[in-house]
Amino acid sequence: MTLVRESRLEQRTIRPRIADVAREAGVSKTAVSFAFNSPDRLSPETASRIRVVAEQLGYTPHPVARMLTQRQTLTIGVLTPQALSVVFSNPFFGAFTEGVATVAEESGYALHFISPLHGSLARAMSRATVDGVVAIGLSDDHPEVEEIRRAGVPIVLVDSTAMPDHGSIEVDDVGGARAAAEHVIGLGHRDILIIGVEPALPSRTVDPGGVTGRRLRGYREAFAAIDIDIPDQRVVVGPASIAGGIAVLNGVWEDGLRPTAVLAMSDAMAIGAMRALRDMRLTVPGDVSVVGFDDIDLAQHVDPPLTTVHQPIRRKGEEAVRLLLTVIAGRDVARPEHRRLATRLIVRGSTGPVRPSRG
Amino acid sequence: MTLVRESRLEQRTIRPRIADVAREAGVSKTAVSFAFNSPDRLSPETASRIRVVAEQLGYTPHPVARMLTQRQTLTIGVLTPQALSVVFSNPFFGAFTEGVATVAEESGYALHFISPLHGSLARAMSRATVDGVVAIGLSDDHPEVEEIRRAGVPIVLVDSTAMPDHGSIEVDDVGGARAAAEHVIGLGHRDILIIGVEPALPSRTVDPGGVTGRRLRGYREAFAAIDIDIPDQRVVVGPASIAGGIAVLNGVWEDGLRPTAVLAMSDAMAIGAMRALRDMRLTVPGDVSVVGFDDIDLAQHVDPPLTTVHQPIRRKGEEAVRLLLTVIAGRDVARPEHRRLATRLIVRGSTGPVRPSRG
DNA sequence: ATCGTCGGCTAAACCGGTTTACCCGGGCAA
DNA sequence: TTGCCCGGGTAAACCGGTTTAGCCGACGAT
Repeated sequence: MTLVRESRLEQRTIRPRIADVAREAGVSKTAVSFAFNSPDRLSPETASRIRVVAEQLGYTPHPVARMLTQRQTLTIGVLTPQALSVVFSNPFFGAFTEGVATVAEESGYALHFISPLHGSLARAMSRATVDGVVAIGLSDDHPEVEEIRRAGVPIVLVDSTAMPDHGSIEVDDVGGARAAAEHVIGLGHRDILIIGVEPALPSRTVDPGGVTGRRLRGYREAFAAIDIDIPDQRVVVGPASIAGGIAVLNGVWEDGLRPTAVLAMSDAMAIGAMRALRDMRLTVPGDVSVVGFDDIDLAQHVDPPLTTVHQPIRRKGEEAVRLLLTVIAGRDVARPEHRRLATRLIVRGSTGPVRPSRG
Repeated sequence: MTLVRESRLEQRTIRPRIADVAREAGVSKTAVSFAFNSPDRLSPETASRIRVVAEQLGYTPHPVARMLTQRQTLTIGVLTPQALSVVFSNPFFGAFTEGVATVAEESGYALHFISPLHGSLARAMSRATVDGVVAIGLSDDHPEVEEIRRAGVPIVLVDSTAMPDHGSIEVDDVGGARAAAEHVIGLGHRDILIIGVEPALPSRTVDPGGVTGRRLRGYREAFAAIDIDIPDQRVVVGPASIAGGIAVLNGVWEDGLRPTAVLAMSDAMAIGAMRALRDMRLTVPGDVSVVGFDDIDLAQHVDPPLTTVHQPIRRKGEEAVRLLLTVIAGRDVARPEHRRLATRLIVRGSTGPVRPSRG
């Protein structure tokens, strides 16, 4: 019953295999397997004897071997086109993951994060041992999207370009953005700055079907209604984090732009922008109004509380997993479901009327 | 070359196996394997022909099967005693994960989260297909800790009770807490409230070797130096989130306590406490001073900016993975490393002298 | 002409489980 | 007594790859 193997330098305990338990208990591998998975096929005495031996030996079925035979991993993947080190710096992602985790956990699924491996999402995808994937922010024009779809695992898309043959969850980005823009327009702002979330891959243009594209459309629609065209130079993008917002706003100011209102596509960036403005001794909303997007928990706790477009972040995660689970279960394969959740503007303290002197 | 299988209702493409590619290309399975893993063992023509066939068929080696033979998963686990849906609501965890992800990604490892499965951490652990685990906040007195260790996977502990035979990363909790307490003592506060992070399992007492225990010790040491004993009723715990901080503070106020300073063991809770105070029309630091712990990014952006104990959160994640990778690589098995990183108090705007009227 | 070697490829064993098909002996009904 | 069923167990196939050992023919050296 000695299960230790000596190698050159180290000495690591070898985990016992099912055959070790079988030998020790004087039964077949089958019996051991039965003892764990369908004890009713064994006499109570045999079953318990096997379990005792297994316990003594510290035997646990090898999870990978199980996965192989069962053809399921009880794991769902969360796929992000950006590096995890960047997505986790956005509180939005934390909240989204909370939602994903809630449903995954109650259904007995573990979470596995899939992010570009040495630059390749497809490679990361093919390594991943998951039963299905929730992809967030995956743009249709991502160069590897076809490869990823060919992997053949069920996919649900969140905040991504909709693809007809995959389920998807999104929110009313256009409506939310329009409401935000209409709000600042109503406050008299005409000279604005739009801060967007940069695409996952540099040197790519904004995908009009993606989230950034849709929100941009919403902003533009509102301004178009009062015959104002927002020039491209008033639209800048950066990483979706507080630091990203700070960097973008500072860059814009250095370029000499002096908008009276900032429409950010992410609360994290909006908060960064407010921070940068304060560091320049400008007041919010006195000198500059700021509107965010997302309504992360934090939004109401910053100074001033952030006016923003609310979207049900956690619920997006929850619904995405629920949808994915039905796809995994094999139902609903014929016509994938596409859900769109509502957004709504929440006015707090970061927006105010434009200054008379400048208006 | 038809690879579609009809089942009752659905019709899902079967992923091709290595044998399919072999047959189609007129070679052995071995040759196909070589074409992918050691092409130099094949003639260039054969290798490329095989790859062409594989490409046509959309063949990708089955990741689970690979794991089984290679005996490695290229995945590291992040183990949390709490449900993911709760840990992700603490920005601290996001930052920590950022650090973990940074090093994991650059080393080609994916991330897998391990949290209690139907209440059992050990069960979740035995399901997890990982090469090693970074455990965060795992207390020595956790009922399943022994079972988890017996799983035989390399483990590095972060913010956990130190165990001699596992590597660990921690910070100077005692020193940080002491500095925080000395700071408010210097401002004249004598009547304080300590807000701690509740243990993962309800109905457990505070593990003196755990993070909460160590920080508590630091606070108490500082007060002991001026001969003040902090009664247990001045120490309350709650979930480490903004909501948790709000709930705890409200509860305390309802109980009639009126401390002039609050020492929180987590920034999220400190921020929640400030929020609750503000909702009661109390000012910070005018009426009550608040000190946090962690120095999450957010701490400097709330109103007022939070005085807190800084700890290198991301670095903890990074170092933990680095350490884990050396253990996985098999080096350093003899004497596991224990690293303790420094903390330091950062005074911002949430603390001030005690009010003369109450001092 | 013979032998050794080497490039190119394959058959079979293996990773560690689960599942299918079947065997064996005892009890019960006919 | 025969036949059948059934409880309790096993051998072998299987999941989908990788790896080891070895085969085969060509080519160069002796």
